[in-house]
Amino acid sequence: MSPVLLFKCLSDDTRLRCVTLLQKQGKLCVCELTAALELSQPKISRHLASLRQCGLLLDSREGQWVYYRINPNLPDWAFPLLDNALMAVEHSTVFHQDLERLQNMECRPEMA
Amino acid sequence: MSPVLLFKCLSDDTRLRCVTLLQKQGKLCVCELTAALELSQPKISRHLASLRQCGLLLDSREGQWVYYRINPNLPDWAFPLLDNALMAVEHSTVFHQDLERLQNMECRPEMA
DNA sequence: TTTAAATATATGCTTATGCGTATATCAATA
DNA sequence: TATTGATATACGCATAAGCATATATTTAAA
Repeated sequence: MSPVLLFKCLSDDTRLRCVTLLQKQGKLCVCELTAALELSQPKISRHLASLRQCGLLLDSREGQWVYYRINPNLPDWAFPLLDNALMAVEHSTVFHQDLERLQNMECRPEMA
Repeated sequence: MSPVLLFKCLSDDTRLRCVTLLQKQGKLCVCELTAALELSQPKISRHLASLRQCGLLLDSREGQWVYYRINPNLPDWAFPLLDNALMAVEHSTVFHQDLERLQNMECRPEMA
């Protein structure tokens, strides 16, 4: 992970929404992100895969579900940047709506 | 300026180097950036134009020279992000080399 | 072992991005 | 006003990015 690569990761709407939601919620599976963002499953999955390949996210399977989270082993300079990214979007309508759809999601898989 | 747009601005090597150098130096003209980054003038100029069109940079002509600086009227959330972007690159070899070439530049236009 | 839900990937396509080269514009000066 | 240095833009091109749709894979449960 390099600074410019991190910025690339955050330079797309879908990816920024995923990353900031994960930053806020700690850990989410693909179907939760799909429901929260109201986007197609392949679209979400592809972006998550690219974020994982960059090293920004880690995934872990739990039964049928694959959970994604922010890689805790990023270089030190990355965390303040991710914090700033969250703060930058935290008061936006889109972010609130994403959070709300997540909380209102039916059949949401319960966390461990 | 939106968060995702700012990340797009920083998601290219040339642009990140320009922005962080400007963050560090306050104000630089095109020929200074061209010398510091050792890249072609049209390449630098095109990236600066795109950063200006995004609202991230402001330009001002002083005689033959056009100076660029970071727009001081960005939204509040942008400044901590730019600060951390600078901190993320500040200890890199590339950044040091850019600064050094800038300082060793011959016929450098003196600032006002 | 068939089915269904969750996730990942492949394909074909369109658009965006970045580049080098050439050229245009602008300002200062001879 | 011709010329020179600084900067901007136009053009053609190659590649990357993002998307929708279809399909494959994996897991759990019937």
